[in-house]
Amino acid sequence: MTDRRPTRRAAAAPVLSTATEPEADGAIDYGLLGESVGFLLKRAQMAVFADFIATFATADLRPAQFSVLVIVGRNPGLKQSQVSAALSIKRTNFVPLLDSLEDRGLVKRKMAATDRRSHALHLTAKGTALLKDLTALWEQHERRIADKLGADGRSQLLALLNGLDGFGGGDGLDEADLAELPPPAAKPRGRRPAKAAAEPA
Amino acid sequence: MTDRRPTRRAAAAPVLSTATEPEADGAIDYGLLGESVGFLLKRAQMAVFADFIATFATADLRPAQFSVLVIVGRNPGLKQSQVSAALSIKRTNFVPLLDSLEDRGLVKRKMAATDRRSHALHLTAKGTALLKDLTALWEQHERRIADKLGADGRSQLLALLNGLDGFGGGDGLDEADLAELPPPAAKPRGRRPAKAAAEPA
DNA sequence: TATTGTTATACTCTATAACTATA
DNA sequence: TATAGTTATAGAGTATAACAATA
Repeated sequence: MTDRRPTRRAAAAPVLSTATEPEADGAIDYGLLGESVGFLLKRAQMAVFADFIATFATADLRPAQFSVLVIVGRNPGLKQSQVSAALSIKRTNFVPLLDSLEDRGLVKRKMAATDRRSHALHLTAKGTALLKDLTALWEQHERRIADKLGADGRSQLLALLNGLDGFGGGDGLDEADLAELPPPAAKPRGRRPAKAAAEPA
Repeated sequence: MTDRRPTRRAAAAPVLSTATEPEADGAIDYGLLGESVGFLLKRAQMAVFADFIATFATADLRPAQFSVLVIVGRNPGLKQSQVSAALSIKRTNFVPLLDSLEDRGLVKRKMAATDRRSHALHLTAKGTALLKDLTALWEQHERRIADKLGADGRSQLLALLNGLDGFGGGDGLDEADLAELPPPAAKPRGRRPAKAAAEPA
């Protein structure tokens, strides 16, 4: 049966609807939570991370580790503090994270010639090779999301999430590190057209 | 305005674009991360939670605590395990969370007559009164999001996030508790605000 | 034997203070 | 004096195992 649906609601068409009637059937009424961006973001993030972790389990890599490999791979020579700031990871928490990657021979800390305090980060040959394989895993993972939302839905979601960038301010960044950090917006990179099939109904 | 990013969607509209060229300017290249749903979900969730926490700081209430008040307020008499399952919180971690609310006199554990093992949860008068005030705070918070995304953008985001419900499977639920938990989808209450007031200029 | 709430515990993530070596 | 990396530590959030009371 499952015939929930209190269709008759006022026609005010508010930006944020609030009041509703409690559930009649046995189902739990989520009330406001069903329209709470934060609540649904949290749920979605947990679900997507669960799939990511399962997908990357064969490589024994966590999301944060993967993000470091991507940033370092694309921006060789960056300082630790730059990478950690780009990922909104406090430099103090970034140390053991980087250690795990360096211990596995994927990333190398190199002494910067100009400033002997800082460490320039580079992928090792092993790290570069692994990242290539990881990219294939990443594509599987993202495609599963596209299968759930539709390719258009996924694109819309990416755009909307980017639109929330910088919201709230609480970025968890370090004091001085909030220099000029560009948002991770996907630029209109064209080349390399992956085939556009697999559109769910 | 919110007019950043040229809308050029490639004609091919690949499901997943992958390869790109490295950045030329000094900006950090996020590569895959800019198209990673999980990465952007995490960022957005952190930003939105930061605003939520700041908004609810006057009430000294965390998001999880608020979610419990909403569920209990809308579904009085539910067992602890039902509420915790509805929120994807393990019943073992739910105990101290509930304690914090009961200690503040917002929620009451009542002995269930039929099953003396379980506790039926109800809001106190104080809890009911507070929840009403909290709803006003919640509206401020959500409206700030609507100001950032546009009312339509926020609605689209809610729909897309609901579409990811159940993805990944890893819900963190307890074994037996994954009975029939309906998704927190917002029912068709007020008609779609095809475009209401408060649209960001 | 299974379930409800509970305790104890551990592991991950995140946050703050303070140290070192450089600048 | 300020910065980059580091250490130590504390706090949330989340995970499993095991127990008492009840079904």
